[in-house]
Formats: sequence, C-alpha cells, structure tokens
Amino acid sequence: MKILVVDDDRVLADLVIFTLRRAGFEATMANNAASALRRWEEDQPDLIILDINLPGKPGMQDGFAICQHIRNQSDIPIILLTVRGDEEDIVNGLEIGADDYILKPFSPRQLIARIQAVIRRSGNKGTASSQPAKLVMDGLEFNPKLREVQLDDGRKKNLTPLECSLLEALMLNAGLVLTFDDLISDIWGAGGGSSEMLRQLVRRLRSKIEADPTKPHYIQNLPGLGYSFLPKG
Amino acid sequence: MKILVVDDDRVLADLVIFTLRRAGFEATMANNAASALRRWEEDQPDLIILDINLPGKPGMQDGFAICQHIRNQSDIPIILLTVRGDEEDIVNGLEIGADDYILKPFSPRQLIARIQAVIRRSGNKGTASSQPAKLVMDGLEFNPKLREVQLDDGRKKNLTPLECSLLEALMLNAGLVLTFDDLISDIWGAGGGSSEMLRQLVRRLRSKIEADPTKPHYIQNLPGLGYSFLPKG
DNA sequence: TTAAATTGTCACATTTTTGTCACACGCATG
DNA sequence: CATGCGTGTGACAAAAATGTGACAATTTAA
Repeated sequence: MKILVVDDDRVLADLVIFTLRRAGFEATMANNAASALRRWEEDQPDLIILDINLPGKPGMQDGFAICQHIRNQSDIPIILLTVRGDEEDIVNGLEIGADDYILKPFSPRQLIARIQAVIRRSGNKGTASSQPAKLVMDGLEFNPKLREVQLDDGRKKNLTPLECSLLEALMLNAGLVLTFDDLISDIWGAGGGSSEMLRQLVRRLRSKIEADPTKPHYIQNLPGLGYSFLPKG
Repeated sequence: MKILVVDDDRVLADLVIFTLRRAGFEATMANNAASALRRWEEDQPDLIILDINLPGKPGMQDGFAICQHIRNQSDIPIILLTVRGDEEDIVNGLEIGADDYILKPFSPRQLIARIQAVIRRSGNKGTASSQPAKLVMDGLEFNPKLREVQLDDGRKKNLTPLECSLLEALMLNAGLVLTFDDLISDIWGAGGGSSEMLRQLVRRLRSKIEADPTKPHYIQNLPGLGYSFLPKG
C-alpha cells in the first residue's frame, strides 16, 4: 500500500511519513503542487494525504486544484489535512471528491485509523497483502473478506459491513482499549457516527459473537474509557 | 525525554532546568521567541514548557504565537507557565492547544508531577502497538491506560477514572507526602472536589488494592499532613 | 415494485460511578 | 471525663455511562 503525502510543511510531512512507515506503509512525499502531480503520476500511489492549505501561485494549483485534478482521473482515496477551524475548506474538499479529512493536530493513532478506515471503505482494491485473510483469537475466527465469523462451537454467522468494521478495529487492537471516539471515527469516518450508534453496533455484534451477550467474553466495556477486545490478553 | 523550556526570565528558566535535570530529563532553554522556534526545530524536544507572558515585538511572536505555531505542526505536549491571576491567558492558551498549565510560583514537585501527567496523557496515544506504560511498585502493578491494577496475589481489579487519578498521583510521588489540597486539585482540578470526597475515594481505592483495608500497606495516612504511597520507601 | 436486510433513532432500564450524610473511632488537650 | 479534631466507615442518593427493546428510515436484492 503506497501513500503519497503532500504538504508544504516539511516538518509535519516528515512526521506523517515516519508514522506511516512505522505502520507498515510505503510513503513518499511532495512539498508543492508541481511535485505532487509528478509523484502522483510516477509513483502511482494507492492513497493520497493532502494538505488543503497548500500554497499555490495565484490562480494556479493549490490543494483544492490538486484534489480536483486527481479526482478527475482516478477514484484513488484522498484524505485532506486541514487546521482546526477551517470547516469551510472541509466541506469544499469533500464536495470535490475527497474521502475523509483529518484535523491538525492529530495523533499518529488517529491518522492510521483514518487511513485504514478509508482503505476499508473504498474496497481494499490494493494489494491483498496488507490484511491477513483471517483473524483468529481465543476460539473466534473472523474472516473480514467474507464478512463471516466462526464461533468456538463451530457455528458460523454473517456480519454486516459495519459490524465487520467494528470487529476488525477491535481485533486488530486486541488487548488495548479503544475509546468511543477512536471507534466512531474508525468506523464511520469524518464527522459521521455517534456514541448512540456505536452502542447499538456493539450490541448487535455482541448478540452474534457472544455466547451470552449479558456477560460479554470478547467485547468488554471499560466504563468511561471505551471498549476492548479480550482485555486480559 | 527532551524538554524545551521557553522563558525570558533567565533565573526562573535556570531553576526549571535544574529541576528537570535532577528529575532525569534532558532540558534545553530558550529566552526569546526567535530562539524558541529555532530550538524547537533543531532540538526536536518531546515536550515544551512555555512562559505565556513571553514578550514579543509588537505584532510579532509572543508565547501565544509560539504555542499556536508549534501546535499547528505537531501534537507535542505543551505546558504553559503563567502567573497567578491571569486566568484569561490560561483559557486562551488551552484553547489554542496547550495541554496543561502551571501557575507561578510552583514547587519543583508540582512541576515534575504535571510534566509526568501530561506525558502520560498525551504519550501512549501513539500506534496501537505500543506497550501500555506500567507502574510497578512493591508487588503492585498499575496500568493507567487500561485503568487496571494487578495485586501481588495475581488478582486484577478495574479502577474507576477517579480512583485512577488518585493512584497515579500517589504512585508518581511514592514516598512523598501529598496533602489533601494537593490531591484534591490534582484529581478534581482547580475548585472542584472536597476533603470528604477525597476520603471516600481513598476508601474505595484501598478496598480494591489493599489486602486489609483496615491496615493499609500502600496508602497510608499521615495525620494532619496528608496521604503517602509507601512512605518507608 | 415488494420484501428483506441493514442501519439509525428514541425511550427507558440497568449498571457503574460519584457525591452526600450520619456517625464511629482514636487521640490529644484542658 | 468531656470536647474538638482528623480520619475511617457504611448506607444511600444523584449523576453518568452503558445496555436494551421497539420501531422508523434506509439500503439492498429479488
């Protein structure tokens, strides 16, 4: 999975690149519009992270223009970087075809979560190597591709797309606590979702994978914190 | 852990540096805005302590501007230094992204405690793969991230958010005496809390981590002084 | 199109956490 | 001994967080 980071702020771009590489992505960088377009054509990335405030010559290419240009040629996922407060930019960006946005400042974990959410939503067309075919933990076999789980008693259940996202997020971070906000932005992406929706989703997933949803074995709640998959590890 | 101290008052800055180094941190200093920005880029500190009253040329960079600039580029923790009374500055500072503030004058212990609190809060947010930090003392393992303690007999207990704050404050200052007021303002923040609430909290925490809450081993009371975690050492 | 599956919303039950009150206990002092 | 002070304890109420069921809205498939 190759990712192109476009940002005129080298420090921030470096930080993003570092985070991406640590998370196992290939990452390249462009610091201005011209270089961005060149990289886009030469490197053929699978995803683009684009600073919307990219400065351009008057009337010439800036972040929006790049976004539009690329969107006209491909449906490659685009994630916008923008500073808190420029809500207008976000709306514009999403309208011309960006897939998600991230507010600066952001935490590395947020960044990775968003990227994976976007990749998942846009259908995993990339190399299939990024995700393991099957997640198996404590008797629970989960096949995200088939959206199917096999319980420890052998029964199989089909999951809905959202249930899948949730279980995937939880199992990929098994033993750690994911906050409500982590999960919400992971599952529904920018701005979407609510804690109410998450609670329902958790309920529905539990009813499918837990032997007794009243006393959850896999998905546990840490009051005031969030949810965790097999917190004991 | 590298810390950058930005303050135009050299005497105070020296005192802070001295305190930090004694506590095992690397520390560098900047006495004006320009130097602060240079250090920020060159030294790549992990945390910044910033005097909000930093004088700047009219219309040019002062403490706020630096805070904002840095925050736009990174989510590095920023702690503001401000004199008692300038509550407005605090609000402004926190709004543009500072993580905490310390009122001057402050005790060295307070300073270290705040720094560790901020590090704990903002650190560990990193990749989901990072190991949760653990505090281990005299057979008691405390994982603030999971809000969980493991007793010396292997049993695990989940702590509530407030219980966590209390245990955190106590363990980070193990061997020292924390007064009621120290603990109250640490747990409930300025203005909140009461000694009654603290006594209840201590009771509830003891009932979870002490083998015999009647004869507390970890959390001891020093009549007239406050509480202390393992006062003997 | 209908019907089924999926997702979202609302009202309310249940549980967990936190705060408040009343009182007991030890201890020092007059 | 009585009194006051600081602290520990238990019971209970208030508040917050989470779980649940019913049903509406939406999407999907036939």
